[in-house]
Amino acid sequence: MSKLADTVVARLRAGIVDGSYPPDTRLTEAGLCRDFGVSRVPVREALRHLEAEGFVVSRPYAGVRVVRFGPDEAADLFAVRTTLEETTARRAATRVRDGDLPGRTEHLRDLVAMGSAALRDSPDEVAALNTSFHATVADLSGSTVLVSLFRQVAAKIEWLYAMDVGVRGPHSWSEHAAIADAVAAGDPDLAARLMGEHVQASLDGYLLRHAPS
Amino acid sequence: MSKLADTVVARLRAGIVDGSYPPDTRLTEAGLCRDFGVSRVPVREALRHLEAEGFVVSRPYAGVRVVRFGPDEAADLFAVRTTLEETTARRAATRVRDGDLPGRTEHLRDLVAMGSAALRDSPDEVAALNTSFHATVADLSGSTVLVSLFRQVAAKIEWLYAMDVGVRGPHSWSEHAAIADAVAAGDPDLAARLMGEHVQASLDGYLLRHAPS
DNA sequence: CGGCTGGCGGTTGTATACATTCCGACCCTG
DNA sequence: CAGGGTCGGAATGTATACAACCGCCAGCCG
Repeated sequence: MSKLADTVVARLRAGIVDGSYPPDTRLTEAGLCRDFGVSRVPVREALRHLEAEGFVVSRPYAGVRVVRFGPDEAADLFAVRTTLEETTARRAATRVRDGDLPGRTEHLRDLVAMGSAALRDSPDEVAALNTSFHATVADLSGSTVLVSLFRQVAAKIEWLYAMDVGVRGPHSWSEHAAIADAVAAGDPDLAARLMGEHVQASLDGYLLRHAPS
Repeated sequence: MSKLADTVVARLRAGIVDGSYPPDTRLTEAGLCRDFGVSRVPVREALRHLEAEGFVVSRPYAGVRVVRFGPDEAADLFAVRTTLEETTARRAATRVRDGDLPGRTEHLRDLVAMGSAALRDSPDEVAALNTSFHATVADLSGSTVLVSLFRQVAAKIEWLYAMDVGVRGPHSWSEHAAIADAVAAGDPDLAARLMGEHVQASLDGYLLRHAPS
């Protein structure tokens, strides 16, 4: 929509995701105005946007707080992500099989290569590449609705990962490679199954780290 | 979030859905201020919210327009809705099977009864009851993420139906009854399959009406 | 000691002013 | 007459100021 409000959304979301604004933080409009050097109108619009995305909650006349994000919400999020991404992978592979996609699967393989390389060279870029990989699959599905729903889930997944420190098992990119192959080969069932297992593995890893019970 | 902006969101969305603001309508902030008797700030926040929901698009400095909504978008929407609702039905039935839900399936059967009755008595309430039925299944799934994603899709589905005049085949509520039975019986696979077929039938009906090709 | 009331901080709603950008009409030229 | 460029109005984006309202908390009174 507007220029400034969008940058405030991006910066504030980044601040929430990277921990500058931890969960339960009370966000005052005046404080954010100081933080970002803008006036209240863009801040208000940004807060409303982030509320729609589920990063903050706002009780009328009682301020805006960063939401808590515990294992329960994480499990819920991963469960939804599983069905969502199985669908993106299945539809992407279907479109490849039907020839609806001219050589657009190249990009996917490039991302896998870059991700594998980044595992050694620049570990801090791995998370972004991971996001790009999944976003690309969603894009290949050709469904704008799917893309927009996925974006919302992905933003929170990113948050989840940012709260952990040195996660992301290295095996992750071999799974990505297998998914890319299945999509490029136009095998919907295989792509969906691999994607489902991949997401499930991520969830298992997360729960393993955060389930002392 | 805020009181006033929320009412503006609700009223404006209702206006879009019921056709008071047809697709491609240019929405000027000043005009909406007059229409609703509020100042520009709540209007701006409402427009931003509706943009996030996908009801309007906004090019910077070029105004806000109600989005077009054709058969392509409808097919896309229904496809996503299918996977989403298969998941809600499956999870709801799973929770029933595992005993996580004390007698909350009563409500579902009540809705089916009310819907069947409304088919004869008050046809204009059928759409709302249909929405309630699907929202209740989503609620029974126990996933807040799923509920929030479903809400977004449901709002647009409602819009779709509002643009048609006398649709909704009467068989719809017998399908609802079957779904309610499957959920209440705790049969995840059956519930998911029935829900998928139900949504597919809706899509087929829609395409039949809007596909002259 | 407990309930109530007052003030205060903060949010929300509104109004106004100004900068920026876009759209469309008009005019000029070939 | 056709095409393109330019200018002006209009709408958006932003900032600031101010009034009204709510929730929290401390202090007071019973």
